[in-house]
Amino acid sequence: MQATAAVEDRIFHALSDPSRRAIFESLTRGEAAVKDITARFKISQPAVSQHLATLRDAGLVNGRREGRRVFYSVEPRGMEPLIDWIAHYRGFWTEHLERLDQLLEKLDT
Amino acid sequence: MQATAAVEDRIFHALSDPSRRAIFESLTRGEAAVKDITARFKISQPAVSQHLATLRDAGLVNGRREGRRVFYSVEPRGMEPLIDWIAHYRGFWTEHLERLDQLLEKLDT
DNA sequence: ACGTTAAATAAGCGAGTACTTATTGATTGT
DNA sequence: ACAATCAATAAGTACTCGCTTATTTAACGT
Repeated sequence: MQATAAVEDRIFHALSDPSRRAIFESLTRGEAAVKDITARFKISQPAVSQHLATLRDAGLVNGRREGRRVFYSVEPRGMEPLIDWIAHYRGFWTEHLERLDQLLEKLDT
Repeated sequence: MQATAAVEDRIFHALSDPSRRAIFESLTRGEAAVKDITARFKISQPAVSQHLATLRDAGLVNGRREGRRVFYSVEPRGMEPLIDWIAHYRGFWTEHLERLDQLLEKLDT
């Protein structure tokens, strides 16, 4: 129905694959080159590159070229649309206040 | 590699489809029977039932039979694993404090 | 009991996904 | 220039997904 997929579509889809989510999670521990990321998992280098491309298209990571290596890192603003989406239903959640409090505790300090 | 998919897998996957997310969003406005949900969208009743099954398997909605109708509603605790997953990388987000504050504002009042 | 309505299930189809191996592109060191 | 290293792209394949129509199961009203 729409030519371009919504941002939420890409984010949810990107994070729905275990390998891809594992790659993303490993990047939260610090930026890394494709070579190093590949070494951490049992999939081939092209597979890693493809996952990184998907994550990048979803706005979750950035690529920075340094010589022949490309370092990928988490884009801090990347998950904003996801948080926004959850927050958009704050109306619903506030109707279940007892739950909301618990949820907020987890994101709060 | 694992026989049973992780909860996060199912949640992210369930929400990655626009139709399915639309169905879920419509349920945040209140419980509804399959028939009524079907009327809201341009897809067939079996398609709706299949989406609901996916959402239910992800723990996002509940089905309650009443006569020959089945009413579906949002499971308030359903998104907890998703919040947990985000919170799990609070360590990363707190290293980007300027961002975290903004994110929290959206979930806060 | 009968026909009707509501929902789930079955089967099948086209499109998309996640991988692989092979190749190409880009940068480096000698 | 040349060989080596790192990453992206190409092409192919098995599997999954989201939809459809057809059928089945369940509960109703008369």
